Amino acid sequence: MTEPADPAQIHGAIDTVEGVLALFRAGGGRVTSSRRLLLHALFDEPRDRTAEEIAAEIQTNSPDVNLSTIYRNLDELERLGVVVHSHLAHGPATYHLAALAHGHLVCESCGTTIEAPPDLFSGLSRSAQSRYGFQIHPYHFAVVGRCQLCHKQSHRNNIPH
Amino acid sequence: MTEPADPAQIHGAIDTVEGVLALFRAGGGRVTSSRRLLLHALFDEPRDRTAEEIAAEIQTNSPDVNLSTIYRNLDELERLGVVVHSHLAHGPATYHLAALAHGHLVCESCGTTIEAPPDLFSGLSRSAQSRYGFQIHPYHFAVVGRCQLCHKQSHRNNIPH
DNA sequence: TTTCCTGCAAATAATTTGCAGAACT
DNA sequence: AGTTCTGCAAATTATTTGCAGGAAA
Repeated sequence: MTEPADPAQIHGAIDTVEGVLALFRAGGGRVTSSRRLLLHALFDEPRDRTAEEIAAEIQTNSPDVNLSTIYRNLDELERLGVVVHSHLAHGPATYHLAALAHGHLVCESCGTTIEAPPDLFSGLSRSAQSRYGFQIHPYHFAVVGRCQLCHKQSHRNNIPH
Repeated sequence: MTEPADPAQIHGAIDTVEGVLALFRAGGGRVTSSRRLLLHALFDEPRDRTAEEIAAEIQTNSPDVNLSTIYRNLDELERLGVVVHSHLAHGPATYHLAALAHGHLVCESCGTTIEAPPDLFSGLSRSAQSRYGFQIHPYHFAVVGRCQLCHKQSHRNNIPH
């Protein structure tokens, strides 16, 4: 289970728990209860969560599932194209289903996160492509800045930048 | 030395070692040899470097300057508006003079970093502003993606995304 | 001579890894 | 039976912090 896999070529849908489990099996992997639990957690609550938050939820019912198992399986799911993770400002990464990928605008003053639809990045995407041949993945790292409220406040108090 | 400072209001230029040292003094801080050494390192070699790289350079001549002092003074310089730091893909943050701030496109396959001029982000900047009132700082986190070469290779080998 | 700054060691946070046993197929 | 997975503890990486002594003003 370490070769890159192309989901499109392997029988098994990426949008249901059983479909993803089939993907694991198809790649020589095994269907285990921690994998099933993790997938249920991801599909049941599709918002961005840290590995720790996902682990905590699973552990309320299944306390023996270890955080390192969560990390290992999230990595595996990312390789399979089922989940993606994002780095918001400082602090831990957040994970969510790849189908729900979106950009993030994070205020560096108050920490508020705005979830941005993919089209917000289409201009940047085109410029990076045409100028550098670079294909951006606007979901992986947050775009940091100041939200409206904090921007106004910093002006009022003469705080630079 | 913990209140926010507005460089525009304090006498002392931000673009020379002595000017910045004057800024420290003006804020009630002290001019120390580690601060002078750090500023020389930053002005002499204005490319992006990690705290560790900067420390290593300083330590070739002054082995007693500690890494934690470098971190503390880089933070202080950032508060003064003299340096900024960026998070490239994974790994440590890099620091450079604020006057030379620029965006980064980092290839997640090969790690290559493209330094992007501010105008690459002007479209995104406008959209984020008009849609959300959000003022982006495109320098703090890298924009991740695939460079031209890796993008082609991944297509050739059918590696997803 | 008082406050600030520094070196050193230890703490922290997030994640990764080694290993021996347990669980899939 | 033979791999693959898992739990647990320990390692790692990047950075921060506490503290007591040393240096600037």
